[in-house]
Amino acid sequence: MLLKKTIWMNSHEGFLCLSLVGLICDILKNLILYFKKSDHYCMSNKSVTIHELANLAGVSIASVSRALNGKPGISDTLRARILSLSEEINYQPNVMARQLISGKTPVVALCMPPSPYEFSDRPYFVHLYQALTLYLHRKGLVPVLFAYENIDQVFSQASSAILLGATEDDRPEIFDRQKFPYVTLETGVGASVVIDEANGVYKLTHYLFKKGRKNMLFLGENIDISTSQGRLRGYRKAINELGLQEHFNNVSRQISSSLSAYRQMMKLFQSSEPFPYDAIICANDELAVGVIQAAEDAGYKVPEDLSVTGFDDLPRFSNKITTIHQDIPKIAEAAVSLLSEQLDGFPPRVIEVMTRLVSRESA
Amino acid sequence: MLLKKTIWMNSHEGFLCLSLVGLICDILKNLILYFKKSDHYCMSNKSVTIHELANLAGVSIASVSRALNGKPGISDTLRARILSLSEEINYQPNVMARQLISGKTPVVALCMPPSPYEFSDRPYFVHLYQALTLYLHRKGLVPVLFAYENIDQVFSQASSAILLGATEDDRPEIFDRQKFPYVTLETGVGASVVIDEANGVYKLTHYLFKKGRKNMLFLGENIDISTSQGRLRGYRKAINELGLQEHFNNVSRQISSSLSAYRQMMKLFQSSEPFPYDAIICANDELAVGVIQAAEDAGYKVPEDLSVTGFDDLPRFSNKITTIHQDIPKIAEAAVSLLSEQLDGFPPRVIEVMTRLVSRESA
DNA sequence: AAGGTTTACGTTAACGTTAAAAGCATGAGT
DNA sequence: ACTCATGCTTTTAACGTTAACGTAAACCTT
Repeated sequence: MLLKKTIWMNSHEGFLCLSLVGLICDILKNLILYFKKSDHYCMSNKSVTIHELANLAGVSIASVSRALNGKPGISDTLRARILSLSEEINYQPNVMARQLISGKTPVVALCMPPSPYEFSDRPYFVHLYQALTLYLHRKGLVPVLFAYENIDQVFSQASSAILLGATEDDRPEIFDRQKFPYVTLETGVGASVVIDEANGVYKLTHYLFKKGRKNMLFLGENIDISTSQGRLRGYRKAINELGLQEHFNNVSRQISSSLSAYRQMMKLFQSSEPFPYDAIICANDELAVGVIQAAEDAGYKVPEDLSVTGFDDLPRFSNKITTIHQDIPKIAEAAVSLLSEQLDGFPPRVIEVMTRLVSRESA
Repeated sequence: MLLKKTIWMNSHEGFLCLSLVGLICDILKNLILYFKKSDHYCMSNKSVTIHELANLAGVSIASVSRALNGKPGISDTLRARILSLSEEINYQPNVMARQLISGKTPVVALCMPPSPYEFSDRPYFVHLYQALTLYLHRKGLVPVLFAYENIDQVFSQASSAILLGATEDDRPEIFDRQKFPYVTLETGVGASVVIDEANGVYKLTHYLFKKGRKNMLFLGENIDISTSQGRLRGYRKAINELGLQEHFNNVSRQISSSLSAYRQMMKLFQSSEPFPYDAIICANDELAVGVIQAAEDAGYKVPEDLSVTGFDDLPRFSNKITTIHQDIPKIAEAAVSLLSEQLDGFPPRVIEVMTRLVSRESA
């Protein structure tokens, strides 16, 4: 039943009415969207199926399947014909059907730490995401993001998981109990990728010694962070070997790493004349940036008067810094290998990824 | 045929042999892994199926399906019985079968920009990832990471896409041609979420004026970045309305935002006595951190002598800064709504997310 | 040359789910 | 008593793919 009625109104009322109609439309749309909540998906491009391809080629679907999957039991000529035809009509095998029949899922869960606080201001992690995404796709795997809040969904949706930002004692026992394959970074427990950070700084310290540096200061931040600790350890080992005096300084990363480093250095430059150090080994590139700027502003020449080194070699900071390069693609590759190994039944193990000294202008 | 032979060797040879065996084992393992490359997936936990559940309940699979999906045509008692039994045996419906039968995929592609350069050092994006992940999961959608390098795979694997870090002129025409639903951020073209940044700074400027500030400096960075431009626009509008003098200063973000801001402010503090400004409006929180630190070091009191404001309200920086809060969960929600609307046939539109002034200690 | 083995293909049954169709009681209307 | 509708349940047919199985023909073996 339709309401049919003419309403007279003046222009003011008309405007009111129009905006009212707009409002009602909005409400209705939201209502529709609200109730269609289980139907948010889209038709997957209903592409050409294996049946149509088989029809066009005049063969059975089995032959097509064999041709496409490189399975034996088909003549080379037919295989070639099917493959070229498949190219021609741009056939894309249905991912869901494949998964259903095989009972396998290519989904790898990428689990983000509960609070992105620590996470978000380490650009290193974003680069790692990028590298993992590229590498997983190349392997035919699908990287799906998970927040720790819905970690229980990981089991039913993924085949394995990469835990970013997990700590040694904060690993999910659920995964262990269910024998669910997963990899952590920098924990060294279970299947884990660790970076030989200590060794990197160790090599770096020796490198500086060879360049004639004798009074090296290690500048770290928030020493409770495990990575900073490893880097300090490498410095200490080298310093002890070389019979030099150990100098350690720690700034807070509460605010901004480079600013903290800058102010700390400025204080040192002003308080102690002559300046007692000939090299500053920074726990990361951001600190190094601050140190170099401070040296410049205080009238010291880098690297002539003072060598400055960083760690990470992230593109934003380190175009001129002598630093330790982290091979992020290799780290991603190692993580995926560890998953594969576990899926193939091998026991979890630790892969150590090597770092590389990159000599640039600052040291 | 087994080789059976006793070999005598001395301990040195024995050690050599053992490490050789280890080496060979390693090579073999790598070979296995290499050739099994197409089989990286895992058996999806072969959980209980709808059939077993139906058997246990003594009913048909159709009734179970109806009960689980809240469809009508089933008695309340049976529905309750099936649901409780399903809980009991922890039945998880098979995602792949569901997708296959429905022809729909819940996959939403999250596309990362080609170079994470600009991307990685904006913590804001990481928070957005987190928010998007949470919200998509709540909606039953699956966030899958894609690099721009394999953007062509998006079509066959996802139902829609969220493009992070896309610019106005750098949007993929492929998506438009294929009528593939997608959302961009901050471009304002097609389906897009924009933040009323200009308005945020506009309100902030008025707020400072009400507090008695008359000489306000806007401190931006790399003005070519679109966000900085919008923020500057808001400042200009308010300043003109208030009949005040416009003051604009731009620092390079090449190095570190807060350090650049710190040095710039120090220069200003030292060069001009008395200091001409009573408020610094920073384009983001990082800059504000540097400004506040500089003021403190130069002996100025914040906010008594100098008001300092930021933008973004990211947890790391802004615990004490008066700033403009970006409602990241709301931005995520808006993006997903825009996708849903397009999937439901509505035309793409722009949603503007409002910002909010958060008054804290610095102004 | 008779038998077995390999090769190349076709047929068909899964995989777990949903939805349409069909069955089947029960009750009401004629 | 017969039809018809109704509410609940089962049966069955899809969805697109893979793999096990069948069936010929061709290719060896003795």
